[in-house]
Amino acid sequence: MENNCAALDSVFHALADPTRRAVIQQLGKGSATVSELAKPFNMALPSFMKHIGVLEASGLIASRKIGRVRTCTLNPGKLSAAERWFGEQRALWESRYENLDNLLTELSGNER
Amino acid sequence: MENNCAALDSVFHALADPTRRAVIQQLGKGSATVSELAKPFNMALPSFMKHIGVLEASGLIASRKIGRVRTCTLNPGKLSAAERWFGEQRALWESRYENLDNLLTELSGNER
DNA sequence: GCAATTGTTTTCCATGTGGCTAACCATACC
DNA sequence: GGTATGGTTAGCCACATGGAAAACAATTGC
Repeated sequence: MENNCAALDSVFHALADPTRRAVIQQLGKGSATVSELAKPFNMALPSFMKHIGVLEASGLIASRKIGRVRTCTLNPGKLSAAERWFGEQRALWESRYENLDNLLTELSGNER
Repeated sequence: MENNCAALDSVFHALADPTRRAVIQQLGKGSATVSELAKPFNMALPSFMKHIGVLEASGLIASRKIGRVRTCTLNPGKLSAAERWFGEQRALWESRYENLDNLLTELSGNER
């Protein structure tokens, strides 16, 4: 878990932006070209491309240029890798409650 | 989903930092004071307090000051709210595959 | 009351981020 | 070949962020 630390940094940072989350969501429905993805946003292309760059750097999406058209694809693996982090945290949190439970049981045992 | 957009922004941004994720992880094991949390990090307190501030602004943690000691507590609800976003994305992604499957079935149906 | 502990406020700095325009390739198309 | 289309590069700007130092509360404990 120490190793994918930097990876989590970039993934979470990539997701901390409504534009980029919208792109992820759109790509969930299928691959698309840059200009298709950019259309819904009132934004200059170079600005939009930066978002694509951030998403690609994080590994959440991949892109390939054919001719003059760049097509983007979602990488669901990276997405579920980030999701896994939440699972780990919840496990920690839940085990804490187990421990608390044990402690309470123990205390009530000592009380008698 | 449109509404918690800003909330997701702040939560993901809060998680896009190893220090803050470590704090979350630590708090998963139980509440702790600011200086207890800060101890593992080679960082000046004011800097560390900024991280606490970011986490608290995102709603991931809460804190209460008693005397001169501030105690921080994890808010697992916010954590699982963020986790839910991944679930939604996966649902989208998976339904795409279903559709693809249907399409393929349909095509093979038309083939005969 | 004095000193140590625990945060907080203030100020500063370097860097990163998100946005823009303008100019520039490169490919498709007529 | 010339022109539209789809990206890209290069600069620029305002502002947020992560870090530090220093001075300042405010509480606890002797």
